[in-house]
Amino acid sequence: MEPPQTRNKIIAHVDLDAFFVSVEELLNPSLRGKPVIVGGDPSGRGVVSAASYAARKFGVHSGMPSSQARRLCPRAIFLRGSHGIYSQYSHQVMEILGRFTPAVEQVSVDEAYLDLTGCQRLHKAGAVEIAQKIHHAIQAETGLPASIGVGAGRIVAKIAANSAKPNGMMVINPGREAAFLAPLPIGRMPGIGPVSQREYMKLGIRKIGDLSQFEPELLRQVLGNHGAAMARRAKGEDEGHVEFSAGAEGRSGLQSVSREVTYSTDTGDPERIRATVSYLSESVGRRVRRAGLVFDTVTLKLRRASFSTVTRSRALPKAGDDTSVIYRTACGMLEPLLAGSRERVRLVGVGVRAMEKRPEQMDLFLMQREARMEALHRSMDRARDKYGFESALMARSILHGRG
DNA sequence: TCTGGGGTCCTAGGACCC
DNA sequence: TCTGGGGTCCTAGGACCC
Repeated sequence: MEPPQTRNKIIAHVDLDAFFVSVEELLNPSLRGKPVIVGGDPSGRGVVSAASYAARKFGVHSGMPSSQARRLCPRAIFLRGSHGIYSQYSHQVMEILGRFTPAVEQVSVDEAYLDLTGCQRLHKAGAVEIAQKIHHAIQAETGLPASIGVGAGRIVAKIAANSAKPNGMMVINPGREAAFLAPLPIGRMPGIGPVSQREYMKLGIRKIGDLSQFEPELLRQVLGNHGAAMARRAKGEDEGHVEFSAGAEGRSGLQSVSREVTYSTDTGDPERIRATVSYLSESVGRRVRRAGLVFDTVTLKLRRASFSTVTRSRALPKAGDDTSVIYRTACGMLEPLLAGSRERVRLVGVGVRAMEKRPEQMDLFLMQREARMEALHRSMDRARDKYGFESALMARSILHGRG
């Protein structure tokens, strides 16, 4: 019943501590030890992307509105962030991880899973020593603090890494998974957020150990498949599968591409909203073409002043990668929404879905008919590669930037 | 005093088809 | 002339993650 290879997997989870802030401290050492917050403008509508541990002492955490963070910690140093530089450091760390095992699965800029099973022989060291070497290499070569968790599965490794923060390491020996997890509050389980946490609380489930007492099938009846999966995780039964990452561009298992913007103040101007849709359509189209993909569904998203959010999506008769299709489809969905409500608009988003590799030769008829538009968009893409995205915009997008 | 932006996955109802 | 029923696609919304 039990898959034989699951038993003695060794999975490591590597997580960079307060990543954006740590990079800023490398660039400017005088920031060390101070309350530093990387994120949006505290006098605008931004949120916190990363907070130093000194700032966290004031209750600041990522995702919090920057304005609130400033009230909690008025002396905090707010930085907008240098995302290009973060990417460089991220690549450097991933390159280091790749020297220890080819089985590296990058899950975000600052996190990766490693499958260390069978690496002991290669490195003539135990899993613990290998993890220590990784920790040391990251510190020595980049100066960045990282935390590492090691265990028989992904979940255990991830929670162990979180428990080891900051700049620590925790190893959960085989067979000790359930005992390690049991005393932790259920909110520590990846996949259980604030909403489902309340559902579990109603059932008297407060700790991961409480969750592990439930038969997965019983929990399925009450909380669906998600509940059953969480119950299995709580018992420490967890697939130790690590997916190999492709190159730096990531594997193209990309499911969707989207862009959205929040206005600095809500707008009721339909012309401005249409211009934003045009701008976002161009940006999405460009990224799709750059990735060599096609889409078959377009989605429009509006968030109103009251923060209520609506989405509309439309399947296309044929997959493609044309910006004007995104724009026309999105506008077709926009108009009824604008007509149906007088409430001002806070956010506009445009996205596409169901990505596949662009076929070698697209349908001939389609190509002839749309060749001109495509050629136009591709030459605009080239201009943008040279001079930046804003350098080439359709006239209808220009208004987006105004006011 | 409010609540970013980029994603993933899941659910659920209705249409449509066999 | 009653209420089958399963599979798949489409659409809307929501939870969650970093």
